[in-house]
Amino acid sequence: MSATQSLHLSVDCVVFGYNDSGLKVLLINQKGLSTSPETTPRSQLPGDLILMNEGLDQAAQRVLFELTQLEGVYLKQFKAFGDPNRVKDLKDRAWLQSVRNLPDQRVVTVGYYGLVSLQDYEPRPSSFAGGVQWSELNEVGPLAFDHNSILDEAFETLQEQLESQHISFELLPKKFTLTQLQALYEIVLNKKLDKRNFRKNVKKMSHVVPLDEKQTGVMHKPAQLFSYEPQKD
Amino acid sequence: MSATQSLHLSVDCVVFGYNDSGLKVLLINQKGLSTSPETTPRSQLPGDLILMNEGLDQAAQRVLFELTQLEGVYLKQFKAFGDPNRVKDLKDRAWLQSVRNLPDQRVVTVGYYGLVSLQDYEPRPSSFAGGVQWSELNEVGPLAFDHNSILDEAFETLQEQLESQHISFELLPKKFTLTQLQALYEIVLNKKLDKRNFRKNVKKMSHVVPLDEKQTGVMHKPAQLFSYEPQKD
DNA sequence: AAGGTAAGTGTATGTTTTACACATTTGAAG
DNA sequence: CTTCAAATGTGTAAAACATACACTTACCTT
Repeated sequence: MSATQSLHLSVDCVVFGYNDSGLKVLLINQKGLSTSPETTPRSQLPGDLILMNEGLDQAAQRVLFELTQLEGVYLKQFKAFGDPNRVKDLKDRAWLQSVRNLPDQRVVTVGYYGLVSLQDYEPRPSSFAGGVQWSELNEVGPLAFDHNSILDEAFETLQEQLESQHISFELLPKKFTLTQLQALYEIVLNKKLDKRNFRKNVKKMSHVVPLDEKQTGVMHKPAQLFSYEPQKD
Repeated sequence: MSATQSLHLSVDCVVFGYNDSGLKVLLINQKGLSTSPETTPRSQLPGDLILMNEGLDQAAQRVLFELTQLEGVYLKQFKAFGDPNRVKDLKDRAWLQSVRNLPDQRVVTVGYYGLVSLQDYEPRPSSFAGGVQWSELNEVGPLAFDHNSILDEAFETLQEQLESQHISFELLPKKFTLTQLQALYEIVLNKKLDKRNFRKNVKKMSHVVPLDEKQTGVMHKPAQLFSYEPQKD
């Protein structure tokens, strides 16, 4: 009845990192590739085949850790990408041959987007595997495979979900100011917001709670610090 | 480095059908299965392995057509399901053995939800393959595999997307009344809506246009008919 | 002609969103 | 110790939007 199916399944992680200097995305360089004339090594999203005994969410966490040392990151599945030719570009052949037993095999991938606060993670960049870089979102060049589309769709998903899900806090340090929160919204949603109205809205969010603590070491009125408290009810 | 990956990929379609008597979901009976004592044949969502040369959306359309004769249905990917044990329930073994070369193979599936107007499709139910049934949403019994979860998540997705995406019209006949539209909203969102306020909102939707036509054959004031016109701008 | 049935319509009230400007608190510099 | 620079923090009025609510109209049947 049906021809035998033979394909690979991977996960790819679009990890967004945020700090006061903007929104970045985590890319890895195709390593173990000598830069030969024919080979155009392009950066790519951290991703790899899933193992036979692990679930998808689990695979995403593992792959991200193995490739970038990032652990315990908020990761959420957003879409599967299954174009039959998504790994057939000649430019990607050399790298595939260097890492896969079956480099010609079709690969369907499940996309995850991830969120981290660069203030909480970047202090120890030494722990990153070689060839890992945070790239400014609007300076991302051509990536391997269909990773540019995957990145674009991940960012659209982030924009859509920023307000409805409680995810902004994943991009901020544990203690943050309302100005930081607002700047994050402005960058992700790509529009200016009114300070007073923004603060009125935040005051309605019972999961954003003021701490007994203020900013220090700033040469202006120090801001109140807030933290995110997941709802217990 | 990595053990050889060997798994199957399928698509499963959660097709919602709507008419004035309510919201239904399309199920197929596991056919070719003699009802033996050990075997508890359960209904399932229409789904099957994808072919080697087709994309995911394409596979969903094909599989749905092959199993149910439904064609050109609005189908949208909503989530991949990859629990390593999702096809390991003993109750599902007999059926898997009857249809798969490798019945023990792990299967990851990509879920699609679909929308059809039963008024436009049901008039020719004879065209359906045997064992296909529209089941009342809240009368769905235990399904094969993890299909109950897939169904639940599909319905949640439908609820979330009904208002933001222009999809309600996929569930209605091409010409519909505002009362029909409202009833659909009430059933999907599971709450009563105010008629006058609902109509005020619809008037703001430029993609819902009144036709020069009214209901006929009803024993009351005939309702204005409307149709959905996708935005061209 | 009368009765049954669902369609169609407006207004007043409460809530939410928007637009907008100045006083406050700190550290640094003279 | 006064002054300056820099970013924080706060309220109000107007507009837009959401909600609650009841009667008349048009068609079919008997």
